[in-house]
Amino acid sequence: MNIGEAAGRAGLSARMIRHYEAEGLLVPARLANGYRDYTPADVAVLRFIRHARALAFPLEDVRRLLALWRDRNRASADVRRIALDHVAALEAKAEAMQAMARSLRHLAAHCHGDGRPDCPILDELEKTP
Amino acid sequence: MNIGEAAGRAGLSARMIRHYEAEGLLVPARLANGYRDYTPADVAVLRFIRHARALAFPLEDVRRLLALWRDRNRASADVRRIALDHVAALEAKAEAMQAMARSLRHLAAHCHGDGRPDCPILDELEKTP
DNA sequence: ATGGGGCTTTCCATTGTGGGAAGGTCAAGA
DNA sequence: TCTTGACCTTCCCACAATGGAAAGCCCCAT
Repeated sequence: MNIGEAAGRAGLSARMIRHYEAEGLLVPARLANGYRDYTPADVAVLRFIRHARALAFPLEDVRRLLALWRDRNRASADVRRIALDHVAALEAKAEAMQAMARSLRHLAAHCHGDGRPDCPILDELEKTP
Repeated sequence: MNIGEAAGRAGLSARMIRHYEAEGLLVPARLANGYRDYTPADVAVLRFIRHARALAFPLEDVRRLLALWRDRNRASADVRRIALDHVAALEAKAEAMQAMARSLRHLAAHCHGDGRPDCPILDELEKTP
């Protein structure tokens, strides 16, 4: 099947499928006319990529997960380590963002929020240190 | 003062100061030899930018906050709106990331994590829908 | 056989930061 | 005075992941 149909079945854009190919994740066969030719197994790989990206695995992680997926003798410990490292990264970023949100919410709570120019948020941003 | 000293005082890299200038946030005076020339007031602006970036305000927001900061007659409501919109964006992203982390942690909890190939994480990623 | 739509590739943009090259400038020391 | 080293300048490239657009080939239906 061509890239349009594969995209439809996998739930990805043709654009991104080409990008993943450029990144070496899935290189499909080519027809005589140069068109990419996807098998149902290829579509399964594309779906795997989509699911992994939906969990925000970076493409580098997706590459490693795909390798493990294709390896029937993989150790589940390897998969688990990749996943838990990613979880730790996600939680660290989320916590950092929530800390920023808390600070700002605190500042905003003390801001009149009316027509007066007085504003603790700007006061904080202009602090000397 | 030249860009190196301004960078040291503001806690930014000379590189980023040039970038902020290219983005139109702060355009310093120039000496006859072409060197940028920063005043103490410029350094205060740079610090403002650094504080705003530390709270992850996008440069576009920083631009608007700077405009309000410079405007002695600003309404604090304007500042507050920018801040609270940003807080909402931060919290939405943080929540999305934590939801992903929760899913993955749940899957990992059911993964043996030993030498066996069996792995619910990969099972989830290969699901058909 | 012609038109429209899908396919191909290649380049550019995003956001914020950093690396590096190639060249000008300045200050200090021999 | 000349050299040396540290600074400054601009311009290009990289990252990650996605989208957009151009220019040209291919195929099917009319």
